[in-house]
Amino acid sequence: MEEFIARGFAATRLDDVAKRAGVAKGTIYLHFKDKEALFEELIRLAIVPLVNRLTAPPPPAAGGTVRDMIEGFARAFIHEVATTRRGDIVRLIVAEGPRFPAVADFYYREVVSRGLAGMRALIELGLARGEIQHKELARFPQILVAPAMIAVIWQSLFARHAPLDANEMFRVHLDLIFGERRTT
Amino acid sequence: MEEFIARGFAATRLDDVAKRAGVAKGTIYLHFKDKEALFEELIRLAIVPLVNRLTAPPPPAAGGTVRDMIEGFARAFIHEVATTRRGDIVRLIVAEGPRFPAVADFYYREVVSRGLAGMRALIELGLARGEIQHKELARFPQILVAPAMIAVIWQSLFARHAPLDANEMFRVHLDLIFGERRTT
Amino acid sequence: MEEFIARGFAATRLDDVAKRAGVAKGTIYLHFKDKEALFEELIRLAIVPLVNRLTAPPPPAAGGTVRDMIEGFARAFIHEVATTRRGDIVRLIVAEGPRFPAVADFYYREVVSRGLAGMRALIELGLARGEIQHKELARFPQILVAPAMIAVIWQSLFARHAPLDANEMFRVHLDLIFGERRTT
Amino acid sequence: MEEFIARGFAATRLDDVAKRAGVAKGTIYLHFKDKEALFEELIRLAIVPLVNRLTAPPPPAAGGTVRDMIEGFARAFIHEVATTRRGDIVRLIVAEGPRFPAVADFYYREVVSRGLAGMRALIELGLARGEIQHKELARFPQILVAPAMIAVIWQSLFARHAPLDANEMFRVHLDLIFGERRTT
DNA sequence: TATGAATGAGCGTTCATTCAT
DNA sequence: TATGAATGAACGCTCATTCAT
Repeated sequence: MEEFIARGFAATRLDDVAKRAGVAKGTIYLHFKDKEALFEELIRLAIVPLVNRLTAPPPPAAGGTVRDMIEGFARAFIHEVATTRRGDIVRLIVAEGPRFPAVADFYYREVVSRGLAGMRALIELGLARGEIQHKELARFPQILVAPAMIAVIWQSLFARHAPLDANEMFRVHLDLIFGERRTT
Repeated sequence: MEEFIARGFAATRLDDVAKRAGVAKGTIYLHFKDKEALFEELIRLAIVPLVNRLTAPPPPAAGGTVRDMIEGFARAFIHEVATTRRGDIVRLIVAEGPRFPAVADFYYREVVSRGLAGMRALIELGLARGEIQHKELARFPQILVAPAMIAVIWQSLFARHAPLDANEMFRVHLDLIFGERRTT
Repeated sequence: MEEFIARGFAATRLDDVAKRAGVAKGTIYLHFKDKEALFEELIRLAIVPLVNRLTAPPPPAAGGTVRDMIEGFARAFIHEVATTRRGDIVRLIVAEGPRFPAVADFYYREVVSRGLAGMRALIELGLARGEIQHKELARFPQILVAPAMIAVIWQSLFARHAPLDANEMFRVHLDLIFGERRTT
Repeated sequence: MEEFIARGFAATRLDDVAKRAGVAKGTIYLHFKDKEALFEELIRLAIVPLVNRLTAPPPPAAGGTVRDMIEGFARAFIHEVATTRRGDIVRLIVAEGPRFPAVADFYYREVVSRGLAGMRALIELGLARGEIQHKELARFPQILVAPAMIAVIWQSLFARHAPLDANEMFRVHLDLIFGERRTT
C-alpha cells in the first residue's frame, strides 16, 4: 500500500511491492490474479479501518450533545486519517477511482454512503434535539464533512506551503452549524 | 490534456497524445523537453482559465449583497468547473500533485492562495456589512469553498452512484453562513 | 562481442546481441546495468585471453636466445591475435577507446603496460647477453612491438588489398634489431 | 569532421554537424546524398592534406642523406599528424574502415600504397648509397613507418597514462636502421 | 507454496530524412 | 539554394507476467 500511495497505480513496480512485503515477485501471483487485482484488494483492505472508525463505538452513550459526538468523531478522523498515511489512501482513491470503477464503487458503498448516512442520522438527531436549526442540512450531509475532506487533501498537497489546523477549522465549521459556543 | 485526465500521468502514452493532437510523436519533443515537461505545461495552460474565472468579473458592482456575490461566483464555478472537464483537471492535480511538486506549487500559487484571499476579502466585507455573523470564518475561508471542492470530486467519482445537485448544496451551505433566506 | 566488433559500440543493437546470445533482450539487463556496462565488461572479458597469451609460457627455459624468445612470442601473437577475431578486439579498443576511458585505462593497465614491461625486460636481457647492440631500444619497447600492431590493423583494413605476411615482416624487423641471421 | 572524430560515425548527429558548419540541417542534403556520403566525402577531403604532406617537396635536393630525408619527413608527420587532430582522422579510419570499405579503399589507395611506395623508394636509395645495410627492409616498408603509426594511436589512447616522445622514439628507430650516429 | 531468472511487449526518446516555404 | 519544422522508424530500457525448480 505504501508503494501505491507514494507512486500511484501505474508507476508502482511489483518488484518494489514484493521487496517491501518481504516476498518474491512471483509470490504475489499466488495470491492475486494481476497487478490490478492486487491494487483493488489492498484498497479494500485499507478501507476497512476507515469503516471501523466510522461504525465503531457509536458516539459515547447519550450523555453528550450531538455536537460533542460529531466533534469527537471529527477529531478522531482528523487525528487518525487526515494527518496520517490513511489520508493518502483517500487521495489515492480520488486519483485512481475513475480508472478503477470497482475501487470507487467499493469506497462509495463502504465508506461514503455509510458515512453520509451516519452523518445524516446525527444531523436529524441534532434537529430533533434543537441543537441544529437549519433543517435542510440533513439533505446534504456532505456539507458537514466537507472541511474534513478538504483537510485531507490539503495535508497531501499544500501542507508545506501553508499548514492548516484542521481541528480548529472544524471547530469553526461546527460553530456555523450549531451556533457559536459561549465557553469552551 | 484529455489523455492525461483519462489515464493519469504514468499511464498516458505519448503515442496517444500525439495522435490526439494530430501530430507525429517526435513533434512533441520539438516543443517539450520530455513527458514531465509536457504534463506540467499542459497543467499550467489548463489552470489559466480557472484563474480567469476567479479574477474575471469583479462581483457585479456594489449593488448586490456579499451573499449574492459569493453565490454568483459559486454558481459560475460549479457550472464551469465542477460539472465540466475542468473539474477533472482539479482532480488530476490532486492525484498527481504529490509526485509533481512543481504542479502543486503552481496550483497553490495561482489558484488556491488567490482564491482563498478573494474569499477572505468577501467574508470580511460580509462581516463589515453585518451579513455574516461568525467572525472566525475569515480565518478559514476554506470552509466557504469546501462544498464546491467536494462537488468537483463527487462528480468525478460518485456521480453515477448518486447525482449531487451542487448548486442546491451550495445554497444550503450559504444559508448556514448567512442565515436562512427570507425570500428565495 | 561479435556484434560490437562488426558494428562498433553505437551501431550495435541490443536486440541483435540478445538474439546472438540466445536470450531475450530483457535478460541482458539482469546481468549488465546498461549497454555501456555490457560493452566494457565484454572488453574486459575479451582482454583476459590476451593477457594470458602474454604472461603464460614464460619463454621456454633459458636454452634459447632472446631473439628466439621474442620471435616465439611474436609468432604466437600473430597467430592468435593478429590473424584472428582477437585482433579485431584490439582494433575495437583503438576505435572506441577515446569514448570509453574505462576501456582504454583497463587495456593500458592490463595489456599495454605489462606487455611493454615484458618487452623491456627481454630487451635488457638481450643487451646484457650482447645479442642486442642498440642500448637505447630499452627506452622504447614500443619499437619492438610496432610491426606486430601494424599487422593487426593491416589485417582488418587492408588484407584484401594486399595481403601481409606478418611473420616474415616480423622476422625482418628482428633482423634489424639483432643483426642478420647466419642460418635461417 | 571534428564531430565525426569526436564521436565516430554512428554517434555523430547531423544536427551538430550542421550547427558546427553554420548551416541548417536540410542544407546538408543539398550537397550529400545521406549521412554516409557526407562521411565518406569528409574523409576524402581530410585525407588530401595527408597526401600533400606525402608527395609535397620531394626531399630537399640531393644534399642530405637518405636518413635526413626520412627523419625530416617523420618529424613533419609527427608534428603535423601524430600530435594533431589529423592523427585522429587516421584513428577514425581505423575505427570505421571495416564498415566503410569505400573509406578504407580510398585511404589505402591515396595514402597507404603511395606512402609505402615512397618509403620503399627511399629505402632503395639508402641501400644503393650504402646507408642502409639490411636489404630485406625494402620488402616491408611498413616497418619503417610502424613507430610513427604507433605514435598516432598512442597519442589518442594513452597520452594521459604515459606521454610518448614520438620524435625521440623515431630517432632511436632510425638508429636501428641506419646504424647508430656518432654526432648529432 | 515460494522463488527469482527469464521473457518480450511496450514505452519514452532520438535522429536521419523530407518537404513546404 | 537554404531553411527548419515535422516525421516516424528504430532503439534502449522497463516491468508485468510466467514457469522451471
